[in-house]
Amino acid sequence: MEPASPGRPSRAAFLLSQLGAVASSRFAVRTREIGLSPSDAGVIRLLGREPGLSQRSLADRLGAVPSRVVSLIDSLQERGLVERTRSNADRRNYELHLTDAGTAVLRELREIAEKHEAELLAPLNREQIAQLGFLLAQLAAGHGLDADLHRDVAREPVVRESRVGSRPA
Amino acid sequence: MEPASPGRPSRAAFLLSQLGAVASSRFAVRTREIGLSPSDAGVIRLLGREPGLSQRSLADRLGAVPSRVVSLIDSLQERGLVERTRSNADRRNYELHLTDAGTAVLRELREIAEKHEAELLAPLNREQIAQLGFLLAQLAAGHGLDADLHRDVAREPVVRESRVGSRPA
DNA sequence: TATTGTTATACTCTATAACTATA
DNA sequence: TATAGTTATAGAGTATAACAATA
Repeated sequence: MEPASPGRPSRAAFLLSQLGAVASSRFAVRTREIGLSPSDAGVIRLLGREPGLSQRSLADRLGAVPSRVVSLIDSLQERGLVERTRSNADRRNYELHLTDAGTAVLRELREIAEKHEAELLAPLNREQIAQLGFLLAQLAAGHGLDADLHRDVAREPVVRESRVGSRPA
Repeated sequence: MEPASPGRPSRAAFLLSQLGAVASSRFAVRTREIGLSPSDAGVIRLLGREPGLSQRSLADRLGAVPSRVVSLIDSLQERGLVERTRSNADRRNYELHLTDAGTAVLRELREIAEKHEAELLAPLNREQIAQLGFLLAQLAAGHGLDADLHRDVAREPVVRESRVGSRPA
């Protein structure tokens, strides 16, 4: 119980990190049960909302690099969940769409999200949930997070952790 | 703005995931500035609190595997922040301690944590911060997270994501 | 025989850079 | 020349398994 740090701040930041990790990993467990990685799930949600997206713009929304999107879509296409069709307007582009199977998976995903939400917030009562939702939305807004954007966060400057020099002092 | 899902739940779970990721990555940026990976920081905090820990028990607290701890400690030792001494009681064990330099880094780490906390919670006023702290602590307790444990969460059953079978339907 | 720490190896994830085809 | 998508490659991070020393 660390004797020092008497007047230390609320530790809310650490709790946020930890709970966020728990939330993410539990959601990952659930999506894995229907054969989807968290990235797969993000792509499917995005394509459900914005059908016809190109790989390039999908990459932008995901905060991913185009080559990453190739393998993501390859995999979803192999599984029959997403289809690529060349754009007639600009034949360099694909237009990405959910197949019927993909749409069905999106529905499953929504059910999963609801269960996930309920499980995670189970320790709180209704009023507390509303409070928490408000406070988190406040924080998200304050930090420029679009509350409805499913971008992969955790993607700041990305300084590539060069295991920066020793610091013997 | 997704027209569907009218009566959907609070989305607090998603916000939690996103904000947690933001919190973690911002903290990582700060520790990287003093040459530490997030894991390094965790080890140093733990050794500050429980000097003399063995690699095995450190691994347990970190939720990491012993071989992982080897390279972690190797690196910190090379940088002069941690030292290994053989235990006299049981010569299979090491006793891990922070060096003076390591202790200095721990102090820096605490300053960083305070700045981090302040930056992250800046969008909220004092009362809201207290509220949030309470609600998060409530959640953490409800999910069996020791609020003072810095274990690497994100480590559930770990089903090893065998890219489980295609699901063409 | 069981346990601590170590090494060697392999696997996952994801980014970078060079390339093709369209524009 | 610039952009969409692709491929090949490489790197970081971390786990698994076999191993040596000690108990």
